[in-house]
Order: sequence, then C-alpha cells, then structure tokens
Amino acid sequence: MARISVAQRRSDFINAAVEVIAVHGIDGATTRRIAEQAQANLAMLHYCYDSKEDLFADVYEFVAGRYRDLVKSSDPHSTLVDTARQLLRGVMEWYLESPSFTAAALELINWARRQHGERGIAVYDQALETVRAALRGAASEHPLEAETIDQIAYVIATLADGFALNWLTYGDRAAATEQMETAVSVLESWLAARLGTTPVAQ
Amino acid sequence: MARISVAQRRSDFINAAVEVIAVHGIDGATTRRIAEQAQANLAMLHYCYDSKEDLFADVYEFVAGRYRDLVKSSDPHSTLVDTARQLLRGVMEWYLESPSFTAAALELINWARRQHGERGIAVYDQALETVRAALRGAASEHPLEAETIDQIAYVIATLADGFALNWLTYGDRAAATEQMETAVSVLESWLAARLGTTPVAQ
DNA sequence: AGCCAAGTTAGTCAGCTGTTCAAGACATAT
DNA sequence: ATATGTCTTGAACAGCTGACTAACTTGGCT
Repeated sequence: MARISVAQRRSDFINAAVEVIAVHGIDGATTRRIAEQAQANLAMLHYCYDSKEDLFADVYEFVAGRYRDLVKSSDPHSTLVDTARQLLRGVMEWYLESPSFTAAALELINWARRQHGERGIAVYDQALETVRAALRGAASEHPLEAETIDQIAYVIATLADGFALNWLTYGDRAAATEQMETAVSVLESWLAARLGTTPVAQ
Repeated sequence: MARISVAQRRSDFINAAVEVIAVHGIDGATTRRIAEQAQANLAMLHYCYDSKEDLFADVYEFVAGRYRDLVKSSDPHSTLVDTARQLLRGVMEWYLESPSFTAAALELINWARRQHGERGIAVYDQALETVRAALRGAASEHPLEAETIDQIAYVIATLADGFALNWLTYGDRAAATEQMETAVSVLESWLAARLGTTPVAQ
C-alpha cells in the first residue's frame, strides 16, 4: 500500500475531477465518482478537502491557470498577425491534445451561465482578457484601437470555441486536425482584410 | 379551469422542457420543474407522455426541426457566397431572438457527447447536413468539390457556435449584435480568399 | 343521463447525495 | 518499544429528490 502525500492526493483529485466532469458533467461529478477516478477512498477526499466545494474551487483555478499558461507559452511574436495565429493554434492544439480538459472547460462555462455565478464566467473572461493582453503586447509598436483588439480576441475565441465543440462532438481527430488548419486560414484571411495588409501567399 | 387538448398540452410540455433545460441543464430538467413551467400538474405530464424519455424524444425532434426550418427559410440566393452569408446570419439572428432555444440546443449537444448517445449528435449532424445541402443547391451551376462544401459548412457552424457560446455567456445583446457583423465579415473574407484565389484542386 | 377525456391529490419507493466516524496501518523519531 | 503524526479505510448516516402511479373528481359533449 503506497502512501501518498496530501499535496499529491489533492492534485490527483483535481485531475480526477476534470476527467469526471468531462464524462458526466458538473452535476454528475459526485464525490464518489471523483474518488473512484482518483483511485482513492471516498473518505480520503474529505481528508484532503473540507468539502466538495473546496475541491471545485481548486478545479476552477486549475482550469483558469491552464489557459493563462497556454497564452503565456505562446511567446511574443514579431507581428500581430503572427501572435494571433499562434494564440489560436496554441489553444486548438491543446484542445486536440487534451479532450478531457476541453470538455471540462466547456462544461464549466455552460454551468456558469446557468448558475449566473461569477466563478465560471471568470474562467471565460480571464482567458479572453489574457488573449487581449497578448495582442496588445504584440501591437505595442503600432497601437491599435481597443475595439480592434476586442474584435480580434473575439474572433480567436469564436474559432477556438467552435473548433472545440465540433471536435468533442464527433471525436474525429483526423477531421479536427484539418479543421484546425481551416480555422487558422479563416483567421488569416479576416486579419488581412481587417488590417488592410496583403496576406501572405499560401 | 380551462381544459386543454392533449396535443396542445404536449406542445406546452415541449416548450416548457426547452425553457427548463436552458435554465437548469439536462440533468436539472426534472419532471416537476417541467410541469411547473408548463403550468400543469405533474401527473398531467405522465398523462400526456408515458415517460420522461418519451417527452425528451419530442424535444429532440423539435430542436432538430427548428434548425431544418431555419435553413429552409433562408431562401435560395443567387450566389454561393450570398447563400452562405444568409445561412450564418439566419442562425445567429435566431440565436439572438431565442436565447432559451440556443441554450437548450447547446445543452443537448453537450449531453449527447457525454452519453455517447446518437440522438443528440444527430441534432448537430442533421443541422450540418442541411447546411451542406443548401450550399450544394446554391452551387449547383458550378459544382464544388465535396471537400469545399464541407469546409464552408464547417466554418459557418464554427462561427455560429462560437457566437452562441459568447452571447449566452455574457448575455450582452448589444455586444452580440456587433459580433454578429464581425462573424459575417469573417466568413466573407475567408470565402473570398478560399473561392477567389484557389483553383479547383488545392 | 351516460360517457370519456382532462385534471388532481397524495402519495410510493428506490436510489443517490455529501459527509462523518471510529478504527486500523504505516513511517519516523524518541 | 513506544509514541506520534500522517495516511487509509469500510461502513454508516440522514436527508433529499427522482420518476412514476392509483384512485379520485371535474368538465363537456351527445
């Protein structure tokens, strides 16, 4: 019987919760299912967390942090267009890599809308704001209007969300990979038209 | 006490179910809540439907039918680009008009993915196929490759889905109205690039 | 009047929920 | 060896909510 530290167990529970939420939804994410997924005893969950709500608070933070890391890891690129493309591609590649995370994030957003709670909206909002910040950084030499930044962030989010929905619904990795390229080309065409620069020949 | 025909009651229950699903999610759509929303007695629901599942079957059909009507009502337009634009705009305008329907549809798709049931995926799939059919019709004089049709349908769906997610999350009608225009312009830019500069084969 | 569709009341009963507790097992320090 | 603090567990608790139903009353048509 391997003894595991509380810290490690907490982390296990968070990952297990993401997995369970992805499969059973927020309402279906019961303490029993999460414990089973984490290969831990049910009582263990309440040994590590005072309540289910405490665990979920950590789950929200985990998801939000993942988005932050994602945007940060797409280093500053030379041009605004490069940055935008890299942001969109980065998110979609991460979605492709981790369907469970994607599903859980979608589930959280949907749940947030229903509950009118600020928490889940915060996940969506923080992610969007981080994207805006990255775009502002890339355009710092030729500052753009706030409205333009908002629009670009919105288009990136829209294409990423739409991609996620389709990929999760069909679960077809090959199709999703092609759709990723389509989404990128959509962003590029629009940016070229919107910003008035000639597009790079494909 | 006004007596209402079973047929009318069934219709009431379907509409009530859509409303309840939008607010409480699929799991939260209990018979009690649906009956209350329909201003009917709980036992009445089981008088009109043998089971909750039977009611939900009608709800799926209702949602799928709504999408069919939506695509059909966007009359055939002269050009492919016109048709595509009209399809996207039609869906988004309907989303804007009926948030409950939008939320319920999203909820259904999410639920379908979790349950691996064919039913909910069918909603998404049927909608996409109807879009493809409309596009094929518009391009009948200069037939396009199936792959191109698929791509256009995918982009329309992606933009519509992303729009829906954002609009429901923030609930900001003014912002959503502007984002609708942005989405249309994104589609237009991409179509121009995709159809204008691309030969028959890529 | 007779008849049936529409509507109601007041449940049944099963299943699952978050949470707790007392007790045991392990590793380390004294 | 004994004590200590950390992990681990099976079994329960108490309560709620779910879908569904039997038996009854009411309304309206012929």
